[in-house]
Amino acid sequence: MPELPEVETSRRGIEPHIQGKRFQTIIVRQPRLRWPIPADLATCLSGTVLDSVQRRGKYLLLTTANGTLILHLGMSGNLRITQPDQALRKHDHVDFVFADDTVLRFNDPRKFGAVLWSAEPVTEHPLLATLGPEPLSADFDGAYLWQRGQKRSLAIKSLIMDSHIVVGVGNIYASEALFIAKVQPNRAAGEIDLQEYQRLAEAIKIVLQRAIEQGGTTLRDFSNAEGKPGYFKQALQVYGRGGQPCLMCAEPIQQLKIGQRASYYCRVCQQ
DNA sequence: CAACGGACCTGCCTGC
DNA sequence: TGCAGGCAGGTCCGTT
Repeated sequence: MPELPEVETSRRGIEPHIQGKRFQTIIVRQPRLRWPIPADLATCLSGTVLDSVQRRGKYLLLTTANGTLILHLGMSGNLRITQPDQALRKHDHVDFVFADDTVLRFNDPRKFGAVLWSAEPVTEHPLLATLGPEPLSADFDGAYLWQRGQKRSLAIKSLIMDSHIVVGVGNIYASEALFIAKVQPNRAAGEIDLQEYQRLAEAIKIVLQRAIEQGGTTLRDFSNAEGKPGYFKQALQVYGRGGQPCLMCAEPIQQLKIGQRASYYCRVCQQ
């Protein structure tokens, strides 16, 4: 479900409701997510004040004076702000209850998400330490991507979806960015020139920024902290449009598998 | 190293 | 209506 824009939408949605508030109770109904939820999580959190809600790639970082609560939404995770007396839905695995009875409720049907705790500086956590740069930062540009793509034979789409190269680019926005940059998704990363990498880096920034402005993409079940969908789906140019006419040239959009993932492109517009 | 396939898990859709 | 099969927004891990 969530790529960077959806995680950022969740971050912006929850932060105003919980920042500065004190964790009171943690209710874990299902500890078996991607990794087990730490058994002492309530001990780590209870009584501490939530300082900020930050984002690193697709990880949400809820910082406190004692350490950082790390949340990942996986493929199907969702966060919403609610109250303790609100009826539970299926797959409501964790409630973070604050002192004023505000509840941050974690729901994840497929259980690919994660709820973890880091007492050390969170940038040193094994899951975060080796991540690539933020795509919307100045650290990420065409020259960087070109350098990381040297002598790599894997498909360019797989390269930009590797979080150790650049974070936050998932299956939807990888196809979209490659269309905007006019680069075929299955070309070997090492055979793409600097100019094309510059177009691609710029396209990644543009598509992610626009998606954030639209509140993310809702395909079936993404919703923000208020339960509202995102509106970027209507702006998708190739993702999910196999067989339909290219919006630029009317050629049918091609669909193929790259690294087990559905990929979409226009064979005329993208070289 | 790099590349690849499998693994985790539930829900939804299609076709028989 | 039931059931099997395939697919889905992520990403780590083991094997080659």
